[in-house]
Amino acid sequence: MSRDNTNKRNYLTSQRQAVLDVIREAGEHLTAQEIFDRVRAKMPRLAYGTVYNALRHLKESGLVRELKFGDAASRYDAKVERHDHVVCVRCGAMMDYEVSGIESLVKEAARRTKFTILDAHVEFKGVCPRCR
Amino acid sequence: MSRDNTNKRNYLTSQRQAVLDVIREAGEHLTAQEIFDRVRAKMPRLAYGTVYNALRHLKESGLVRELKFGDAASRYDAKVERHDHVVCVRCGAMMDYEVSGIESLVKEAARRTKFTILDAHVEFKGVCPRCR
DNA sequence: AGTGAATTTAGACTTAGTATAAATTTCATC
DNA sequence: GATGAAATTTATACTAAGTCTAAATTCACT
Repeated sequence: MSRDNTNKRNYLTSQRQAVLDVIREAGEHLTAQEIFDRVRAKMPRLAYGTVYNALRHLKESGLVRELKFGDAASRYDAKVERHDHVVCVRCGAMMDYEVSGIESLVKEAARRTKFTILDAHVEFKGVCPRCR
Repeated sequence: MSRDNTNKRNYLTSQRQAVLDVIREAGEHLTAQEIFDRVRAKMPRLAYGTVYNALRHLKESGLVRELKFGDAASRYDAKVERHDHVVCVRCGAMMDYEVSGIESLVKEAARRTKFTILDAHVEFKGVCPRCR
């Protein structure tokens, strides 16, 4: 019996597809370790490095977005449109959020700093209703 | 000859003071490693862990602020008031910045998410004038 | 079937940061 | 001044996230 002969060379290998599926199916933002564990449940030979390879590829293809927060490992998100986050400092819960009027903030920052602004991210820290 | 007998127990030991001095004198946001190197130049027996201990203490005392950015190690800032940052994706240069009207963004986030918002940080990514 | 390019695998390695036990320092009291 | 408790520093071992590399595998194409 030959190995699952899904496509290579088209750059969306079975491993990368599996990583993408896991991220899309997750209701939360997973870490690389969590992704590794879940994909590995279906592909026991999966190497740890392959997950990072897949994540880099998927990021470059614009299929996932990497979220970097305070203390912990990067998390990965299938929602690729620009958006912001609210994080609970007690329990760590994280909520997607979108500030209104980001465009004017970006324009003002560009004008005042002379940078070409490519992206903006707002992170609110606070206490969620359940922890309060 | 006894060792430099600066104060302990008042919680601002000579090591912590040295760490704070280095952060205040730096024109940039230093990593723990950079702080360690600079303080160690004056205190050769300084232990790596002591820098982290000092940084934690100084954070808790509100004397320094920890900045966590994308890829790299935490950086430490003697400017403790809330402020934002603009980062160059090419050379890594980082500029302090302050968005206008953060208060209304915070209020809106509190209203819409039901979180008690304690802090907000805006990070712009872009290309600095020199890299462009 | 054979070749070349990209990918996966397995595992070593790097870096940032934490944990711990022993030694040191200080404060407070005698 | 000597003593003892509490906190800190030192030195070092350890953990966790992520990168690197060499060999094996897979695939596209002839």
